[in-house]
Amino acid sequence: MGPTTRPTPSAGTESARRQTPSAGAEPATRLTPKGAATRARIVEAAADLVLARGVGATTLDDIRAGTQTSKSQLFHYFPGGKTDLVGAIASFQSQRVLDAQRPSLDALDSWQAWDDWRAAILAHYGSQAHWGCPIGALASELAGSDPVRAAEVAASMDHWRGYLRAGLTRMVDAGLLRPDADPETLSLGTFAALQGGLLLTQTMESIKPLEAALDGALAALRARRTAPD
Amino acid sequence: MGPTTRPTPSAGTESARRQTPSAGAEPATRLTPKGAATRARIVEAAADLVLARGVGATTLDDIRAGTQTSKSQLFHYFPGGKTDLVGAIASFQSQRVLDAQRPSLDALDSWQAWDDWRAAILAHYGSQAHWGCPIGALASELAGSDPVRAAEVAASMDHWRGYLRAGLTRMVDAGLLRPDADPETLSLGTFAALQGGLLLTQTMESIKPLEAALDGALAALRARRTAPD
DNA sequence: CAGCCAATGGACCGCGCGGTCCATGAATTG
DNA sequence: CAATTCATGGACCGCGCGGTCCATTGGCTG
Repeated sequence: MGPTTRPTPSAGTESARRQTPSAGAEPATRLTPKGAATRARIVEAAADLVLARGVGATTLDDIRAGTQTSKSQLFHYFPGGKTDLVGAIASFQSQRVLDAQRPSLDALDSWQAWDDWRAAILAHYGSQAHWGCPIGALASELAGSDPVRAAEVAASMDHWRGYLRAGLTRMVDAGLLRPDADPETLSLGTFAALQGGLLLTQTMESIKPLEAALDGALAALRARRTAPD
Repeated sequence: MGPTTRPTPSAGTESARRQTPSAGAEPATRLTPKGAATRARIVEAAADLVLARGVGATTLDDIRAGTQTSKSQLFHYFPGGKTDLVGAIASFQSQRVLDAQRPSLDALDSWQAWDDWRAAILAHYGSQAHWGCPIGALASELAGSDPVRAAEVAASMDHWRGYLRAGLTRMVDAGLLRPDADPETLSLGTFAALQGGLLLTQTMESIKPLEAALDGALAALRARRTAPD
């Protein structure tokens, strides 16, 4: 799963000079900074559209209109068509959702860190216009129609959950969690609560379910703590 | 949201006699037992297809092929077209998923009952061929495209969660949960964990996440118990 | 038997959408 | 100033899909 070249979009107007083709996995056509900016613009806008309406309900014309681009540009930057674009959107959202949890996501080795993480999640999802999980909904929809992309998204979710598991492992090592606590299982439960909270947040159009879900998940973790507080 | 006339499909071949139009809300055309059976067959098969592939990715031709019916029958029994059919599928699935949790769903007023409920959920979702929540995935997909149906599904989910809340209320009344435990919030958290577990169960193609999610949710509940066990 | 109407079959239609193509504009390079 | 190549615009196409229509069948009723 290549991480979708994503230069700072602000670089737009400066004089265009070819960038070295060094890193890219398979850059179908070489991109100038201007091109890269356009591509980034498309991905970002398309991601929002898909987030709001779902993959299947978002047409290429919607995206074209939403980004002030032409049909040919879509296929210029995403030769694989809609599938290709969806892949780019997926990794963009993965990155975005991870960034929103930083830096607490990297710690998660103390009870305070988990509380910070909870706050970061609530702050991020509470602030955006439309509810719903950018990744979970994608995964769910793609599962039944595009197994390849679905696997990519699933891998991305596993990567995400890996941070939780890593934190839990460190909690065990630090003696904050009982030695018999299994980070794998606990991370699954915690992550599931998060995803479920986001799902309900979308259907109920309220942040409440997410709060309740995270509180429940943290309570479940604390139930495995060593000291009685 | 009418509960989709659903007579035992086995009644198919017996001599057809008009059924009284007593109950129906707006039976576009009166149904003979044979017709009702056909309608039920369509809904059930369509529900499975939608569960496996999602609403958007399931075409009417798929359903036609999967039920050995003709296009005209689809519109005969569901005059509103695909939207209409999706509505019928939604209430069918709601009923089915509730039935699978009976009778424990109606109790949930003791710790034993919650354990039974957990077991019933795992048994049901562990047995079916394809993973994923019939209701949650629907709700998520419809949220961005068909607000009307989405609201129906959301209501159905709230109804479902109502059973959890009712049980929790009884737990508080019975002195099994601390008086300050809020059934509304706790039911949200529990339900979110369940939905998240189902979502992960779909993307990871394993029952493990659901187990972990339910265990976590129950641990969170027990953290609010009155007696130290 | 005659009449009626649900049940069924399946050809047909319009259009929205993903995808293709080519022409032109705008940079950069020698 | 060519020559090259990316960037962009937008007409165009084929088809899949939701939806319509009419013809036929078959079972019940009087």
